[in-house]
Amino acid sequence: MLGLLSQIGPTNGNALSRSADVLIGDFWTLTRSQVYRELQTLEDLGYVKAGPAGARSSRDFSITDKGAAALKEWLTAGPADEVIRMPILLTIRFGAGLAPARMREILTAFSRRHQAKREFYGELEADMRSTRNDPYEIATVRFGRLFEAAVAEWLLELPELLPTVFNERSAEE
Amino acid sequence: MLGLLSQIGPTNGNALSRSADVLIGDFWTLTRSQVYRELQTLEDLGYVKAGPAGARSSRDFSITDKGAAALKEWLTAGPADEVIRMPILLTIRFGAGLAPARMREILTAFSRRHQAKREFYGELEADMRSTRNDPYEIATVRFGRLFEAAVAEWLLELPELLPTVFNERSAEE
DNA sequence: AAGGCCATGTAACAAGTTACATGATTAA
DNA sequence: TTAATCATGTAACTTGTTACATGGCCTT
Repeated sequence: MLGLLSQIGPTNGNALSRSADVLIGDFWTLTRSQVYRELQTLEDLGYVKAGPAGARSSRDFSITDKGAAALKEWLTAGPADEVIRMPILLTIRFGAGLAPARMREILTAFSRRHQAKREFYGELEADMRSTRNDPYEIATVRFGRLFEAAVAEWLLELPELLPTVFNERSAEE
Repeated sequence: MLGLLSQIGPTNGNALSRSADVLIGDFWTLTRSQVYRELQTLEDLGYVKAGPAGARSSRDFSITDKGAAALKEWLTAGPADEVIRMPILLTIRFGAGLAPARMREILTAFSRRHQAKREFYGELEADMRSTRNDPYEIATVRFGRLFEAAVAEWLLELPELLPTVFNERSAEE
């Protein structure tokens, strides 16, 4: 949130939440409620300060010098470990008993969704490379693209590994 | 947890937690405390039942028929969305102001850690393919390997994108 | 200017983490 | 047989999610 505030300037909780979705949502989720709670905490710490209350008691927050210093310190300390949760791998890992047809449906839906994401990232990166040129931003989008490419490759190799699922003969009739 | 219990049989909370680490830890984390709380919930629902209390009031839980049915239903319903949190992408996204030398250190550490993981998955999968042959298990490990390959590729392309970080000239002297 | 819709914020709940307590086991 | 260590469980706290309340804005 400090990073976002430093890049987009004074914003209220709701707008900050939407920015987070757009700018870092693919590798760091944040709900609206969290944003408000955390803004309160950051204000108490003196890392952000709010302007006057506007409509619906909405206030625009901006980062303070102290907040900028804290952000830099946090970044300098280095990243925490990744959190990867792939529920579909649980489906696979424990899904030997599922009807093959159902398993195929699940995998097809998964595949479609990620195919779309992959195209999205591909286009976004191409777009960024031609127009804007913040390489730090491009780097994050590229990670998304490569991640989706890995998912696609995995899906491509699956039928060879799970013939009983993909073999039509074994489908429910 | 129901999936684990159905595969490994009666276990106490601690052992179940360790099994989770080993068997699904790479794509689904679960702390020991969560395991205990959830076992309680599952017991209340009648999805698991406990044997007699042993040492340190430890009890071995096993899955019930009702639990097995609930598991199958859950699996059939299809997987939830993925959760991906890559703190290093925040470091990149907001780290333009970091000292290049520090950024390189961070990336190097990151790279080393993932290189090790990649080798681990590669060996594990090869091992599994030759000895055991639960294809569902192999599929999950393979995902790990492909994910790490994507990370590696990303790292390989980074210097081209962020020359100011990797160019020796711009390092602190 | 009244009704419906959206923007903004809040509160209650659920999931996840950290730190601690305590009873067994092992080794000297 | 005592001290140290480990296994097991619990409690307190933090983070994340869901559902709700309410006030401003737009449309008619």
